Amino acid sequence: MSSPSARSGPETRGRILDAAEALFVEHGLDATSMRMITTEAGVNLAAVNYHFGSKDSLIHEVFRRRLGELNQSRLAALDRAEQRARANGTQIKPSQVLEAFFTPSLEMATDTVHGGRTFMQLLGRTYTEPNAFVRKFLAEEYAQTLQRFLQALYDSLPGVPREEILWRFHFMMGATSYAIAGTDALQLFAGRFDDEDPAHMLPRLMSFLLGGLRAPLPDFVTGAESVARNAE
Amino acid sequence: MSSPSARSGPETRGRILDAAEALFVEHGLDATSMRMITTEAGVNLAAVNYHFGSKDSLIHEVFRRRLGELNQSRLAALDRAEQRARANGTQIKPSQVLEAFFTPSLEMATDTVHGGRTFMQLLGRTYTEPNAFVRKFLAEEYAQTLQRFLQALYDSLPGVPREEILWRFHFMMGATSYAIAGTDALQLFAGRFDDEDPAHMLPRLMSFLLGGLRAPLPDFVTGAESVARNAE
DNA sequence: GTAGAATTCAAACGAACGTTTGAATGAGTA
DNA sequence: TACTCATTCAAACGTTCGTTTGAATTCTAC
Repeated sequence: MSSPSARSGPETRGRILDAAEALFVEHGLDATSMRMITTEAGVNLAAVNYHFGSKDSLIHEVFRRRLGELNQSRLAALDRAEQRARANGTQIKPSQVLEAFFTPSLEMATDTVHGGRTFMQLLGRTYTEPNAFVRKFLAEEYAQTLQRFLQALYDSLPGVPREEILWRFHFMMGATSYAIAGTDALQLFAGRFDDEDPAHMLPRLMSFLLGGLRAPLPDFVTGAESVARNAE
Repeated sequence: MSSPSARSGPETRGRILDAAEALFVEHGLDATSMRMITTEAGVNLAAVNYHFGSKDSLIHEVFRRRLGELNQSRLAALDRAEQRARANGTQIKPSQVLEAFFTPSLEMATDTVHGGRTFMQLLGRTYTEPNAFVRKFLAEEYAQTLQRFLQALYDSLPGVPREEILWRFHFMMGATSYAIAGTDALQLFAGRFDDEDPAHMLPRLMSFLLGGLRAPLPDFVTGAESVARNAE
């Protein structure tokens, strides 16, 4: 579509952000030029530097405006789960921690109206972004949230070595990023899926992730004896 | 290190490939310029175009030389596993299929001597590469291998819908790419891991992947009844 | 040792990049 | 109407990009 009509207005900033978001997904950060962005947004070339200062600052803002919202949803969900557990006098379950973390991602990825899906695809791709500047502010943006969730996972799996929980959380983020970045990430699976309904991805992914978390620890950790069966 | 001495010789091609591989991992494909590559390799700027024709062709060759070898290892491992099963008159197990696919990746990722580790990090990052040209030849390079392995997985899990197997294989590739691309992919986990011994990653990852594959199917698939417990 | 092919080299090419400039435009206030 | 301030605009800036050129050099074979 892309309607480069609509003579400006004060929504120039937002139009630039939306256009940049979409183009970043399609071509990557580097391969998306200022001219592509301003043409798609229907604004003057100089508008980006006027409103954001630089291309790097624009990139930062594209991520910031959505990531703040996403991580707040995650933390709120974790708060609710912990409160519920405390009210019942029970320990929070690993599955509840994972759901609090990954459900908001998938919900945002399902939202095709407000551009959430576009952004989550972008975010999924950006987890492996080599650009040092991008990696830095993404790490900062995630730091507190990740800290909270790892602690919650540790608490919910008292018998399992933290090192192993960390590794599995790492694997889970990989599976999720990949799943969200698109079934056609590599075109390897293009055309093979019959059911790409995003609403079905959440239960599919959660089931897979929980299975991975519950799996017996490798032999060299346990001394050939499985002890990590206390997950739910 | 990087020794830009050694007055050329016929190994100019190889030096360029190695330098490009390392720089692609560090900065990404776009952000790595011809001048960076030729400087690192200690060759003249024009050497890339002379030996490879263009930057795109160089990129293609960087992937081709290692990917062929990797997929041949995978197929050979699958052949051996199927032969063994046929000799015993048994069906091949899902775990054996997965091991045949993912073990060669991890082995290559562990090889720090011949640059295998560098390449696998690059490959992990490239699964989400937006560059259409790169995606195209990677898909071609993978097509046959993926076909064989998916069929083997289908055969080893006769009771499970193919759609679900496909999704889980997708998730598994995500977890693996992410794991290999580096524990510091996002610097999110930087400094948190005590044990980054690559030799320990394989059992950790295989355990996680098998757990995910074995997990009960989501309710909307089974009608709230689990049927996917036949994995090993 | 000399012809001829293969390779390396310094220099330059046009194109595209992110950014800056200074004038034109518009709305809000006195 | 005149002034102000924010925004938009066309044009140009200097830099870096991938690639090409043609001469210099090295290697190979007779």
